Amino acid sequence: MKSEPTEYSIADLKADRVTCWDGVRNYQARNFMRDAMQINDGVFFYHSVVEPIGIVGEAKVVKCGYPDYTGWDRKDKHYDPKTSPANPIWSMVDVAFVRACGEVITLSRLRTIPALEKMEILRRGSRLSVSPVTEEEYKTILTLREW
DNA sequence: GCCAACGTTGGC
DNA sequence: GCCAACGTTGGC
Repeated sequence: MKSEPTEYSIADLKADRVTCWDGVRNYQARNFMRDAMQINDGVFFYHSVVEPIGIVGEAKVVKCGYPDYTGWDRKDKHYDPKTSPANPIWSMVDVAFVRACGEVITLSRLRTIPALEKMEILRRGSRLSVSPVTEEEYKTILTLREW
C-alpha cells in the first residue's frame, strides 16, 4: 500500500495503531481492497514521492473491504459526487501497524532483487496505490533486513 | 520541475 | 464504441 508520507506516513500509522485506508479513487486498487484482501493479510507500507522512496514498514489487514464513506462527505478532499450511501462506489480496508523498518528498503534496492522482478509495484509505469504481493515476493522482502 | 505512463472524460 | 484531450501520478 502506497502513500505519500506528507499525506500519511508509517509514523502516522504507528501512532494511530489502526487506520482506514480511505481516499483510493482508482477502480483496480479498489478491487484489490474490496475483493482480495482478507483479515490478517500482510501489507507492506510504501512511501512514494518523498526521498527515500521504498518500503518503510509492515502492516496487516484488520477489517475487510467496506464502503469508503469519505466519498460522499462534501468536506472531504476525496469527495466524489458519483458515490452515495445508496450507491457506494469506493471501498477501503482497515490496516493495523505491525512494525517499521529500521531503515527504508529503497526502491532502487528492490529493483535489484531478481525474485521481485514481476512485483506489481515495480512494473514500469505502475501507479496503483494498492497492489498485490505474492507469497514468494512477501517472503523475499522479509529476508531483506532485520524486522 | 520534467515528463512518461496511465486513467478518465466527453464529443462524435 | 472510438479516441483525442486532459488530468494525475510518481520516479527521476
